[in-house]
Amino acid sequence: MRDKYDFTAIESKWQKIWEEENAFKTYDDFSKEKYYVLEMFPYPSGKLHMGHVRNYSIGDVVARFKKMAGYNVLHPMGWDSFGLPAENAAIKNGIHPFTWTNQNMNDMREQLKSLGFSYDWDREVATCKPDYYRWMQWIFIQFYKKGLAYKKDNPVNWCPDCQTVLANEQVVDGCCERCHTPVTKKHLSQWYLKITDYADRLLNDLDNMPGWPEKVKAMQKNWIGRSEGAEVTFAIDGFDKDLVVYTTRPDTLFGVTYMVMSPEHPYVAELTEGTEYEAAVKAYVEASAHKSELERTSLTKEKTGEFIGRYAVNPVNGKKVPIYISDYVLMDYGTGAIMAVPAHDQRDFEFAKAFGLDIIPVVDVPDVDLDNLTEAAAAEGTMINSGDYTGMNNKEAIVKITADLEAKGLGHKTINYKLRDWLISRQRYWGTPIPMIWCEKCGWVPEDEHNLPVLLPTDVEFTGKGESPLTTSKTFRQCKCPKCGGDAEREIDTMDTFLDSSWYFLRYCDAHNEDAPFDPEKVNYWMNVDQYIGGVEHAILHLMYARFFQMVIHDLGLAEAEEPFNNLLTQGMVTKGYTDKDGNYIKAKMSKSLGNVVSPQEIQAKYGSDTARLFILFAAPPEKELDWSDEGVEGSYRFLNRVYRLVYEYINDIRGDQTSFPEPVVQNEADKSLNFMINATIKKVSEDAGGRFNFNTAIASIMEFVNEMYKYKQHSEMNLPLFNKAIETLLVVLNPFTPHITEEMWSQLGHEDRLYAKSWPKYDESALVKDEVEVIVQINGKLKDKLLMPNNSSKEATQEAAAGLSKVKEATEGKQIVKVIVVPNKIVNFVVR
RNA sequence: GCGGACGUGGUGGAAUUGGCAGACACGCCAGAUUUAGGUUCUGGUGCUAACGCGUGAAGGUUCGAGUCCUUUCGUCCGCACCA
Repeated sequence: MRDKYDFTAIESKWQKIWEEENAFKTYDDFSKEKYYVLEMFPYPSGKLHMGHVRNYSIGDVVARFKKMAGYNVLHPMGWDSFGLPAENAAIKNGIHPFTWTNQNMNDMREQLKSLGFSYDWDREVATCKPDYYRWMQWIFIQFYKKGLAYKKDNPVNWCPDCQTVLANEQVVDGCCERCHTPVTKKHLSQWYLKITDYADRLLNDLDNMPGWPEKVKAMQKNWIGRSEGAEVTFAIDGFDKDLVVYTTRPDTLFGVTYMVMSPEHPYVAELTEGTEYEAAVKAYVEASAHKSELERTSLTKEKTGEFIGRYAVNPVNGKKVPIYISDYVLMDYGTGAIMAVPAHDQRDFEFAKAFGLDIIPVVDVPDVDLDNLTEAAAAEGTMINSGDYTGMNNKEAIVKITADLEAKGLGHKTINYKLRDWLISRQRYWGTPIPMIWCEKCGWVPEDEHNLPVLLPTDVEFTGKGESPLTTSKTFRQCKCPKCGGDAEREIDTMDTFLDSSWYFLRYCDAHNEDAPFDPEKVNYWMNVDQYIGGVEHAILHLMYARFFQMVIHDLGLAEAEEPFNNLLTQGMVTKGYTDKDGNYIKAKMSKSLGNVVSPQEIQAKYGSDTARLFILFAAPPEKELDWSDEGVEGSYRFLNRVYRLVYEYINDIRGDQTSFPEPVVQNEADKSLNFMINATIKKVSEDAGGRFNFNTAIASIMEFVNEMYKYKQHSEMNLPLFNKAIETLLVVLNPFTPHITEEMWSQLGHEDRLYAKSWPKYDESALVKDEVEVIVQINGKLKDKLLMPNNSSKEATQEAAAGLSKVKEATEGKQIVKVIVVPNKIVNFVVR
């Protein structure tokens, strides 16, 4: 054994041994209790960053700990390997996306192995490989057959830079989430998945998911955006069709002073055709169509609109009110038209002010001057100016008015969601081909399931412009209709890559199945994922799509589980402070543009993987932000050196050739306190690493243990069997965090077995019972003195001993003791006056 | 505006059930080792000269509050013209 901690040699040695020994291969042993720990698989960009290291270090500790604790652990890794960067690299450098992606997967796999993560690489999946996307296509066809996939001509979000459509979830602040170009609307025929059919289930399940962070659940609830209200029918004066609006406030119907339709509303052209208003309305409609999402939703924007020359008839009082169009009304929510109540809705209030329209209050809101409104009074109150409803509480009025409308056939209760169906077509090459065929005679027909996969063609050109690159293939598009056998054409769009990642956790359960996406028996054994770990940036997109897929797969009878992830841990960002141009110290996410990036490779080269893992787990609790600190890394490295030296000196200077020891016997006070530490550390690490996932405090307790062992080592009469036990315990409990160094020292101690295969130690409760305990003595709740008492002394004895303390006598002298609180083994509190 | 989280030393953070606030680490200070620097080891380190005071602020419940309740201020994150 070398006297210096040579992490480079140690780490490569053990990584090789683990590989040779198939240390982390997982078997489908249904008789054992399972534990499925999953980290979000990466996009193979080619390089790991600190965020990855943190994500996977957390997962690895959990996996190694649960394995030692006796579970059959599934801990897989794979690649979310379809996506734009590969295609962009192809356009730029002329490399085929697969070549580029494959190289990156190889590079990153090596980096993951160099960090000592305990993955079962035999279950690796890559979404870009035909053996995976074949089943992606199969699943898509099942969706189609169930009526959950459809093609529709719709205005869609279009990114002019990426030259592709985007799902609503991929539009951030009106811009493309990837390239930040303002998104425009375009009419295109596109494939959708009917996620809206599952809106209620996606929402309701959230209330029964205690293992998920509140924040993520709140974000999903918000996104689904359930709203209860009513549809109300207004007649349009001199027009044969009615104007239906959605409102959450039917109680304010008597306050309607005008109506607003979205510029895209289908009636607009018809209602204005041939009238003096036609030209102005047309101009407004065109102007809104050309505006980007960003311009239309800008907060600071003044309300704009046009009167269309028509009037609607209020169903509750027959009053005629003017109809406007304005882009503050969205076509794809509700009915695309609203009744405007400026007195009680802020947006309507602003519009009414801008256009000089009437403001009629119909709900008397407490503490609001209804005659001089400066903003809309949206709160609850008592109905006024509302015919028979006047005097009612407005919440009761909502129910009553809705019921009355329904009785007259002029309205009904309804529920609306913000959630839209999921647009999944992408005009790109590097994705799963949508396995659908267009036949002039039969319409859309799914590819015959026996012909899957529909392979991506290789004879394509990458220009980055216009339609999907698949159109440039000479062989891909032409095919036969699976139904009638006639000439037909394949769909040339590919799938959003978020589909690929919506079921990969199921494929891990049975990664090489060639007859099905997975064997339900295996899935039913391994699922649910017990612990899912990843970044909060996936709170909505990935985590909701995956839940949706799991529900559909359940409904298809392919799996028992309806929700995929029992527990979710969203790890915090890795930040690093930097000094800006004004000399301010700022913490920010590591990024190239800020120049505050620390690469895992440089840390591994300087300190080794064990130090990198230890620091990242020790510096902060996993869900909190972690600020990178070079001094902190030094500290972790120092600790591992301390451990190394402790064991080295033990082997060389203390233990000699002796390698087997009898069961230790505790002989004196020093032994007793070391034995206490051995057991207290096992207990603490078991609870913190196994249950709470507070790795920082688990590591802190191991550090205390090491400090204690150094102290013990200093005194001359060492109890060798006991010290040996302490050393061995240290290596076992430290192993999940820093697997290489501990494995090396374990074998240096002369052991033939491996720590990775060892059982987690049990602690001896009796060793944690002390003979004497420290009791806090307080006067009026303030600490005055401490008292050493035999363990489990009676209340009376404790109080008596406390009362005898000179500090207590002084403090109570001449005062009346009103009350004494005694909690045995803990505290005595004298209440004096 | 709506929703979520948080506020503790110079710093990262402990305090799991209402019971010694500041574990562990970083940094800093002193000493030992060393030719010296570094490494390593030992000790100290919330504030205060001290009585005491201290968990963003104010109030409350309690024998006792970082922890529970009320009010308030501040920070971070997500959503937002969704009728």
